[in-house]
Amino acid sequence: MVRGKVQMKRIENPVHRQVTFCKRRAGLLKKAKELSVLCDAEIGLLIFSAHGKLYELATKGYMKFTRGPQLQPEPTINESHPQDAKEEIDLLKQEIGTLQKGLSYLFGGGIGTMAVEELQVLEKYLEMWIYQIRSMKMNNMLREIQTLRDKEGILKAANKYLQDKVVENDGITDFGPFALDTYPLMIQDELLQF
Amino acid sequence: MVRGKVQMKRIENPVHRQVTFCKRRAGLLKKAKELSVLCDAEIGLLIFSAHGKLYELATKGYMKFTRGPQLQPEPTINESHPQDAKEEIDLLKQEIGTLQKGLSYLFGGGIGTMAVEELQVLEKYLEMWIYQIRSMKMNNMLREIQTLRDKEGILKAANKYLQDKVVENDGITDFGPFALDTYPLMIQDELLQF
DNA sequence: ATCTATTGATAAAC
DNA sequence: TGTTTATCAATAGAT
Repeated sequence: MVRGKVQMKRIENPVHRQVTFCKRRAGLLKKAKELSVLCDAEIGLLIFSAHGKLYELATKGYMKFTRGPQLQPEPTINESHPQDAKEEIDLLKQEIGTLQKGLSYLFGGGIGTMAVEELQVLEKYLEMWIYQIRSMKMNNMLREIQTLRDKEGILKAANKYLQDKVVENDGITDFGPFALDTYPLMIQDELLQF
Repeated sequence: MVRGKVQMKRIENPVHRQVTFCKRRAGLLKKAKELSVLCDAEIGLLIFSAHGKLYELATKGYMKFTRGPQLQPEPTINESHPQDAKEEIDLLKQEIGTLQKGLSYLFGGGIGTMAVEELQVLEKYLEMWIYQIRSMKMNNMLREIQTLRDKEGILKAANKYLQDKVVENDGITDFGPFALDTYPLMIQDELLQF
């Protein structure tokens, strides 16, 4: 980008490539951090060098493995009562961040210094952890979907009833071609099939 | 950065914040892509907006570990049917099974004989794979929720309109205590607050 | 979404 | 790597 526009293809010179990698990696991580701060976004960024080394950024909310796993008791389904979708989404965001960070650490950073026994323990925790988070999320989202479907059913029934009522009161038994002009908000079934 | 240095803290004005988010998100994704191309790096980038929407970049290759579901330009809304949730669950269970199998192998058997480089590769595969599954599921479910909410809004509006219409036609301007018996399917707002 | 004045990022050289 | 510098790129603010 400087002193003769940079071509957007792999830099062939290995030295140049390495130098550019360092600089741009730093720049990218910086910009990611800025975005998260300025705009209140959650960001997970993983960069693997060509040689397989991992550089990462994960904004807040992740599990510290430090010395062995400490699986904090996840809220049970009963305890987690998402009041609304926003809360639900925040919760999911946090969970995703946590999972992402934990995995990165687990497989990336810590693996070299962990004994097989520790890894066995981690495996167990990880499976449990994924299962819990996943099923909690599934349950919550399925519940919300079901709730919305219930609402839909009730509203549809009410709508039909009221349509009939209007027709009856008007003494009209058949909607002509201009019925929609007369009752613009009356819902036709086709509209609900999206 | 421009016209009066930007402070590195959360932008309070929601409009400015949103605009900045869009611009910087695009910039960040672009730079991530550039880094991967120029320097032959593998990158996974996940951005969650404050509202929970996911934007992501994952550089080639790692998406197709085994038969993993390719992260695709989404199924359209029409394709998200009630029974898809069940299908989703089955798919998810299947993925979990595969993941567990993979982890078991990774930690249980092969780890002693695997080079660090091999572990790095496995790490990459696994992370990309999990991201992919998760974001696909999130997108599908969030989309269904949004669709149902849209339906709800339309039905509510229609319902209100029709209620008014019935009242008008009946010459009733006020619902007495027995109104619900007369119009049992007329929806009261309270019922919609669950 | 489009337009610029600025700041920010960075390639090349050391 | 770290620093410098000449340029190009990103983007805040306005429209």
